[in-house]
Amino acid sequence: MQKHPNLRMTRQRQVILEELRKVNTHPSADEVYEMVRKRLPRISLGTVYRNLEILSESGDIKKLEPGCSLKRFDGNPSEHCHIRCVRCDRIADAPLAPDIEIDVAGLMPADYKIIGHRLEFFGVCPNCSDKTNRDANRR
Amino acid sequence: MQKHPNLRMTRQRQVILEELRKVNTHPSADEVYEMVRKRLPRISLGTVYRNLEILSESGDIKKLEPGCSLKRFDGNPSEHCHIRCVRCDRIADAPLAPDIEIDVAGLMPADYKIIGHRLEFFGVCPNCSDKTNRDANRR
DNA sequence: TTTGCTGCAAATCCTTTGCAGAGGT
DNA sequence: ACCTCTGCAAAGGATTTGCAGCAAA
Repeated sequence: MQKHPNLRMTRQRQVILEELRKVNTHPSADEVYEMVRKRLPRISLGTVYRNLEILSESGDIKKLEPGCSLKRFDGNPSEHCHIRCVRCDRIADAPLAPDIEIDVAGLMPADYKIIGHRLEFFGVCPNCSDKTNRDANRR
Repeated sequence: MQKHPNLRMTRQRQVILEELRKVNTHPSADEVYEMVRKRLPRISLGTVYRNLEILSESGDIKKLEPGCSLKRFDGNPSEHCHIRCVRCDRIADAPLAPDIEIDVAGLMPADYKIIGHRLEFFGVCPNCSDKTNRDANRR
């Protein structure tokens, strides 16, 4: 019942996966494109998008769909939470995978099938905090 | 320190707010546009976008930024969770505002200022479930 | 050899923006 | 009268898609 029954491990797909596993920065499609381009200068952005989609459907990576802005991708497909910086929209791993095993089934709207939930934290990253401080001192 | 110090309650802004408060469907900007157009046929989509932005900044409505897809708007600005249908992307209210007063401060990455968190549920809405059942029976 | 994949470029979708005139306050 | 807001239309950014040739299996 897979969408892509006969996947091929092309050089492009391989490199995208490798580069994504190297970092913990949760890059956007465009950032992945820039990373991969250093090794495969002729790769196209369209190919990057297609492969990120395929790799996330196969479970090798995870597509993050943070509140707002653009999608980001995580080379670590295991279950964990994220923190999004409200200033720069970058994403960091949250060092906990809280088991909010909330017993919500009965509380949800009738006949709504609950599949899961997602807990996202937001805040200000160290980098953006610094910027604020610098700006404040300047006045 | 408001972004919009001298707001005016124009007819367009008024109607957008009224229509949004009538429903609990969390419409997208385009859906709001269709709703409002019945009363103000000459309103433009740009005006709808601008007012949704302004109204959410003033706290009269809430901008939802669900994982994936387009933004949606909630006429009820009080704190509550949502359920998103993974098939049609529509959003319903979750009848609980879980107080996950998780004591996470110490667990988060050092020097990351945590502002808050967001809990989103996802599942399949009644409407899409029905569709699946109908399709299954057809075979 | 088969057929999934690629690069390219155009298209699409959602949202934002510049502008000159209209309309709240 | 002031100055924010509007309608219009064009621009913008992110992502998807059609196509003809390429390359995994």
